Amino acid sequence: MTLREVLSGRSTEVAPLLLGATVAANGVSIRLTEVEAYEGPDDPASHAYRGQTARNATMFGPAGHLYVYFTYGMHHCANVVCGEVGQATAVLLRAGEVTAGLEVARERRRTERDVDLARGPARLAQALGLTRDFDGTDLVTGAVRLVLAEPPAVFETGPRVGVSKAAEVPWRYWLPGERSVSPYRAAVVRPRGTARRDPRFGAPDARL
DNA sequence: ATTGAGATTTACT
DNA sequence: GTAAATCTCAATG
Repeated sequence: MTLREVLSGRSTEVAPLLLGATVAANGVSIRLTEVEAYEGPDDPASHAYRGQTARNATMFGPAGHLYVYFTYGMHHCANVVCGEVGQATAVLLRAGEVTAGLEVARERRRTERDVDLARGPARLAQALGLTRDFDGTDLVTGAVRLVLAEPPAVFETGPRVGVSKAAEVPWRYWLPGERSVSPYRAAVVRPRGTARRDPRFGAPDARL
């Protein structure tokens, strides 16, 4: 079974098969320990929920390509596109351990502990040197490669991280016992930092 | 260990 | 204007 055939399923089917697999780009290889499934227009937490835009166009394309998005004004995150054309189902690469190119990864990440090099989706993307320039990369022939491993004998699932919509579906998948698995964070109800506040008047945020 | 603010794009109301 | 598939740093328990 080829990589493309494996990836032609829905993200919820493909996600556990990516655990233990290796992504390689720009001189760094990472063994995946944690991923999340995002479905198409019916998944309210998916970028595809409100249809195709310039940003998420790759998600609507063929399986086996990389969808890289920019968010929070500073972070990149990477997904493996699955399913059929137009289905817009993809798997977010949440965390992993660096298995090659340790020196390069350390240079990009500037962190104390090696276990933090790719612990979290934006950290993983940074360790691999991924930006929007890599959006749409073919994972079979391109500058970013995906190599599958034996599917894990055991894995665990739970709610997706930072997602407030569809919080009941356990579409986060990880390898138990791996130190590189990112800590679970429930979605922030009211992100601060963008709300305009005047310190001269009363409590910072009365809506709590 | 946990909490909170800041960084500041993309997309929607 | 507000929220988001996030991370870092500083302050606090």
